[in-house]
Amino acid sequence: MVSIEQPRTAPSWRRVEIALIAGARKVAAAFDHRLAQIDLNLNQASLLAFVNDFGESNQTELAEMVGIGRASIGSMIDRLEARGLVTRNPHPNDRRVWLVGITSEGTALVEKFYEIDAGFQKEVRRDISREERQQLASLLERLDCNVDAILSSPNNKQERGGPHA
Amino acid sequence: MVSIEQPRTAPSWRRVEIALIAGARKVAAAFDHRLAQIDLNLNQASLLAFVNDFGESNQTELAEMVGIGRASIGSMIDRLEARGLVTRNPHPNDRRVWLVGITSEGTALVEKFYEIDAGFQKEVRRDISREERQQLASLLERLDCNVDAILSSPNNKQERGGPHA
DNA sequence: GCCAGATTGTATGCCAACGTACGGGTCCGC
DNA sequence: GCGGACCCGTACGTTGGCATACAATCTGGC
Repeated sequence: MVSIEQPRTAPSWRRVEIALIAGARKVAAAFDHRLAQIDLNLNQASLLAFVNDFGESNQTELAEMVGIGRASIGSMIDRLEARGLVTRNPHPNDRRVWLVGITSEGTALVEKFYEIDAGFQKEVRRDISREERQQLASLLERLDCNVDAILSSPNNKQERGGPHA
Repeated sequence: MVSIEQPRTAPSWRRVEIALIAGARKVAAAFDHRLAQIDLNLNQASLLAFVNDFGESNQTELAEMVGIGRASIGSMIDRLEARGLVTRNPHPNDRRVWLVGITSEGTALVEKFYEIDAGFQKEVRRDISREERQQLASLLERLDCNVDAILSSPNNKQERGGPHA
């Protein structure tokens, strides 16, 4: 999909934005591929690592962190809980809230995750310098900003201005 | 090598790879947001544009091109066909194959797609120079190569070198 | 106190992808 | 020709996301 190696697929609309989307999907797929050995996907691993590093959090926080909706995070936590990796503890002052904490098994898995992650990082960064990564990060930041403007604008074709930059 | 920038305190999910994935997902979402006005998503628009530019293609080709499976492309084409945007024509020499072609309505929609796309491009590229986009493309190319190596390697943790060079 | 409004997590239904299995069809070695 | 290997598109069940609607709960104005 990221076409450069595939001359056949180079239509006019295949711009860098599309390559970015396809490339990122592939990075995610590769990550998931490696994570499969600990029966986790990237979102699950991110959640686990977050809870491991920052302690108990409520589900809404976790949903924002992982970047999926509250409903989805709920069923995701269901699965992790069923596997004994996290626990749901009641919030002392707010009976609506579950504080999601990690178990010792969860922590053990996070350790493995870090190992896998380190190897993944090494491989994926081959031939990519630190400087380039920093440039990429900077670019992504601006991209994110522009995209936010688009997402919060009406999808009517003539709308240009949006809220602001 | 140097893990200076990544002490254990910087959790994996804050790395640039993760930002890339999240950023790209958002770009795709924004694209879809804009495309909603013509009731298309990015994959559908890609397919339509491809058929428009390159003429009739069989479904397997289209699946590879869009980057989804053959089963998925089938139901996708079902929907586009039901909307009268594409047609399935029998292959003259191979009765297994459908040649997916575009209708005049489909072509009209592709025109709108190009319009929307141009506007999208303009907005998303704000504050991002052409040079940066080229660097990004180059980086993505190498990333894609590295990722391919990962995807084609076994996911067993001990595998470091990959199959071979 | 107490009711209106906001917020948390859950239930439900929808959607679009996946992987697998399969039937129909083609092609190649014999 | 013919039989088996292979290829194309489809059917099926699963997954994991979404959006919506909802009950329970908290909060703040009065």
